[in-house]
Amino acid sequence: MTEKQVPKYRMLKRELLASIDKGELMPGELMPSENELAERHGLSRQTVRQTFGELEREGRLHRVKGKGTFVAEPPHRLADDPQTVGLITTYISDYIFPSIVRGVEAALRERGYRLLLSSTNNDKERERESLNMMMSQPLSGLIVEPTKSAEGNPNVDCYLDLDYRRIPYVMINQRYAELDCPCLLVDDEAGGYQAAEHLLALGHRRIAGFFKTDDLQGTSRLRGFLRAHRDRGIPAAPDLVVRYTTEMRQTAPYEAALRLLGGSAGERPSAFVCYNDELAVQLLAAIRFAGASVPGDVSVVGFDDSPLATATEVKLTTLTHPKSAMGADAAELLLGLIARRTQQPRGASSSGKRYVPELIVRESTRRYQS
Amino acid sequence: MTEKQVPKYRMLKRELLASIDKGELMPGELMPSENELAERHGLSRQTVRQTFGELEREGRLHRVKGKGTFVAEPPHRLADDPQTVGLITTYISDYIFPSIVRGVEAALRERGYRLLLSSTNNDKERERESLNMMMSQPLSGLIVEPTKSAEGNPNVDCYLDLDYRRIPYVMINQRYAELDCPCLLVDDEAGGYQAAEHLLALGHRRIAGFFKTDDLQGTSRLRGFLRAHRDRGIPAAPDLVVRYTTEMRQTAPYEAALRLLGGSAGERPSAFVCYNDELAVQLLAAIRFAGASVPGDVSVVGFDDSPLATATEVKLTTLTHPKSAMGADAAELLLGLIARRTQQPRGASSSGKRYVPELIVRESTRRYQS
DNA sequence: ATAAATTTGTGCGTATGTATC
DNA sequence: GGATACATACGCACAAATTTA
Repeated sequence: MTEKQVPKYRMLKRELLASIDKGELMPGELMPSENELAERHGLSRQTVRQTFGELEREGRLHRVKGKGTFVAEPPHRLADDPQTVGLITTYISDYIFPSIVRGVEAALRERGYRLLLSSTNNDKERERESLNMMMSQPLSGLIVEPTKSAEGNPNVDCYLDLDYRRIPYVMINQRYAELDCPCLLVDDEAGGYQAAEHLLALGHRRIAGFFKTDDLQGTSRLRGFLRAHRDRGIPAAPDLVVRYTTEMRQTAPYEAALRLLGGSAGERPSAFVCYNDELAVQLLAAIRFAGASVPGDVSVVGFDDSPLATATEVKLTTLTHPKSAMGADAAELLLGLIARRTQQPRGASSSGKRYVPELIVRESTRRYQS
Repeated sequence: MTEKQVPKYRMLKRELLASIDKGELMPGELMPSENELAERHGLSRQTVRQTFGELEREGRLHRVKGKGTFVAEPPHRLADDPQTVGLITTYISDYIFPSIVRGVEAALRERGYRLLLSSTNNDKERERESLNMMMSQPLSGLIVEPTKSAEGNPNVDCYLDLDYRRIPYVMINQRYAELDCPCLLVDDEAGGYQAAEHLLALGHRRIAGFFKTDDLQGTSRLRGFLRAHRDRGIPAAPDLVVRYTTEMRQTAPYEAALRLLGGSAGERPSAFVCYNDELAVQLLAAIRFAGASVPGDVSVVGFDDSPLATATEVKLTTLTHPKSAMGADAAELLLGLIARRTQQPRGASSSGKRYVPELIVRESTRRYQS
């Protein structure tokens, strides 16, 4: 009179779940076929199917037509409730940043994380807004490209708050000096060094350098540029080093280039090292406007191997930037920190990664001809 | 011989969901009984049960033994809205997409909304993943660039679910034919028309057209291109129309261009209309390789006024694309829908926006000289 | 209050389609 | 091609809950 409370398909379900929990059925293992289970338990195949159906809905089984039914892998905890990672960059649409974003997005998706994106337009106020917006809801981690890293960091309190809340974050391209967090960056000094050395080896002696010095990338590249000169015993002429800031970037370097090219034959530089490819393309136009040719009269080296480098008539000699690989690495590193967050009491962390740029020689540089 | 792709119980499911969505079946209402539905549709009761089973799992129906089956109440959204908006595009890092993303991000930030970003890489499976990931947590609205819109939409159920949950969404660039949602797009046919007309007005008579025809933009641009010829009474030579697909885009158009340029003087085209700027840049290289010059021997028109258009030696004549403005408009439109969401009982919606591209004449086109 | 009718839940049998090996 | 496995589809019978006469 009583035992009919529990339907047969529920009984079978209980039994199978018990088998899985006891380890008799291991994840990934092939289950007995529907017909076999039906016969063994004295049930019809339809009843077994009903059991399998429920177990599949609950994520315990995985059915493949033509192959069979398998015990599901134990869920990557939290995988069914996607977590969110924030990314804050200076720009979104320009230059190499789209590639970085893509790398981050691809790596996050692969691991089931969602991407919250925000940009600062190189404005520290907006960096603060972005940080607050990101943290207004639960966040698993954060990837940040610092804004004007050479000019100090008024938003330290936000980052300290992240530490306090045990939300891991990593920085890319550069790191705020005040913060000790993992960072992925390009060895910019080595890059500046290689650029100058390449030109010096080609016989160039008067090499102009154009560097944006409101971020650490620019100052590092300049440092490498100067060190290469020093190592060769060739002094870098102070009038050939042009420093500028983000705000001046549309006009100042262009005008400086025209001024330099308008000088007397002895003063005129025979090569330009540019802060990045974007500037290099600008200066190509300046050189053409001045009636000179690349690389005939002036050799040009860019930075970052951006899409611009090969879109121009004269394809640019430049230095590589990992771009999407850096984005993917940053995401991987961050996910690692998130996974270890609970255990590790802090410290022993950091590290990160330093990429050594490679010189790509294209058409914009050639041996100096007097 | 094809219609057997969709099982009967799925067909019924789709039909019932449509009825619910159209308001024919109101929440809380009693559904027809299993037997009645079976008889009415010429199905067995078991098949109807399978449909009901899925719908119950998905929370759309509620079954009570002995009483009947009811339409479930829509979940109570609102309340703690996170103010997050999702954006799903085909690509992130290429071409004009970074600008679109930037436009969306800027508009959202201004209104205090956060941006969840995901890309599909032109893969419908990944579109589905992205949709699920986005909807795994509360979402205010969604902006979608359809993936291969010309090839049908296997993810309709996801979008219907959005409707059901009263989450507004808008589409950009294209719209899935099955869905009646607001959409922002460029009048591509007008663009193709303008491109051809510009060249015809310059005296060109043999104009080659290169169009990617696996998406709606390409076919529309081609249509406009042909219509311009027809309106002028100048037939477009079939051998001058080159069609290609995404997969062939790295080689086929380049080789076709070389082949055309290698023809006899009478056959050789004097102008190229290109599907977009990316292709135009490729063909610039082909033209240079063939020993011809732009615009001296061949005029070239691109599309979308991408950054590539002005990065080249010969700056491209091209047609505008709103890019970041479209992104911003999409965000604004969506935020408007979000604000009105509660009141409007559905319908009276849609609209959207259609942008008419403008021709920008730069250096890559000139009057035909025999 | 009881019986009948209705509706969903459980269980089984059969047949055919389709993917995989 | 054949064998095997799951997917779809239809059929029937009875149980349990609810409503109605």
